[in-house]
Amino acid sequence: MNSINPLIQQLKKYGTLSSIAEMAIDQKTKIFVKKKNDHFLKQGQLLTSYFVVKKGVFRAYINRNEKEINVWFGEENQIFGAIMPMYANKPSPEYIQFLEDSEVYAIAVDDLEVLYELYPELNLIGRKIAEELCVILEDRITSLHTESALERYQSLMEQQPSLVQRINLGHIASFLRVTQETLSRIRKR
Amino acid sequence: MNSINPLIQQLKKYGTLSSIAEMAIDQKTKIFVKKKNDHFLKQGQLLTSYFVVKKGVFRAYINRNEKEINVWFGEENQIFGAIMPMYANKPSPEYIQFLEDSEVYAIAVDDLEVLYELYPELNLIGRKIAEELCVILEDRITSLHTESALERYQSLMEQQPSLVQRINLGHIASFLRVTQETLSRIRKR
DNA sequence: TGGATTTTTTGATGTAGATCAAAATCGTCA
DNA sequence: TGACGATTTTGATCTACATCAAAAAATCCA
Repeated sequence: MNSINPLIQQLKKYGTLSSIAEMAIDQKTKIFVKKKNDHFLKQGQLLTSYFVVKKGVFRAYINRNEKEINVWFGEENQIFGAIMPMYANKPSPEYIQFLEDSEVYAIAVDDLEVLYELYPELNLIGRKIAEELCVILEDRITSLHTESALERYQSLMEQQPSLVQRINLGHIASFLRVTQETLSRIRKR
Repeated sequence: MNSINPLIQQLKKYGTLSSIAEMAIDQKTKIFVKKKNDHFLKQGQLLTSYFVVKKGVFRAYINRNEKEINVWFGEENQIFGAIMPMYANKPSPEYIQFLEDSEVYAIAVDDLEVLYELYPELNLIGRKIAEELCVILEDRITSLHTESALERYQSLMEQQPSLVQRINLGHIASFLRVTQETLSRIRKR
């Protein structure tokens, strides 16, 4: 089977899927078309667990004392997991907003639960995705922990240069934990 | 089967294990007895992937411009994964040092790989452990991202009060990303 | 038990980056 | 095209926390 479902394509990077599983996942995949500035995950709305952006960019942010803090950004051809919503004791305080017109392929939490039970092979893929995410998060922690504002900006430029092109300074600044003003000054050396 | 292997006891919190799998894991479990200040994971030494401390506390730290930065702490009855070493492209720059005399139950990376293949049921457990870790790491990022030094200290006291008793101020300070001096001043209100 | 090492506290000063305010630039669309 | 709103830049000041230095307290162990 040769699906054009980009979510399945991403999943298959982590392990093999039987064609029955692939079909089942494909059936549960929902497509969303979003305009610039639209939200995806708002409290009370559909909670997705895995999703892939076929076209577009987004930011994930939280609210903290009246302010929005960008937690991460996402682009095409990456798989994202909204893992937090899966833990009942910790309702997701994370919002997702698209920064360009976007097209998203997603599976809902409840559907994923069922898929894990029906096709246990999926657990290997899920494990690898989560492990990979852990590595990214640990990096992020190290960066916030040990680097200066300038160094954090440089790290981002190295690791995800395309984001710096597509996303405005204010959002990047919030992600890096600096103010717009400071980032602006950093930028011109 | 009613194993007294604390590593297996922790694994079973996340899902069921057949008794064959349980026996196989038990056979691969290695026990280490460590003195205060001993290291566990030093570059070049045995890389473990999952481990449980039966008795003791430890810190995981990295080296960054001549300084040691504490990345996390661990106590009894928690399962830990050294996930980073599993990714070839990112050799673990993380060291583990025991801060009290400790007893550790661990499985080596290579053995775990084999176990995952032989007993695919383990993948579900591995997935849940990694997902749980993601939640913890995200929390950590949020804390570093949004909280002041005082707030970070308060969060730690809430979430892991026992650590604050067992671990000296210098190590706690490094974990919280403040200097000893600042933490000392914070402590007395 | 007492001296040495380690850990914590206290004090004086320095600085990266925040905050506040306003000007300059860019982008959009009537 | 021109004008309004959004984004970025510039400038002046403020502050949380770092750094450096040294004293005080706690811990270790011969």
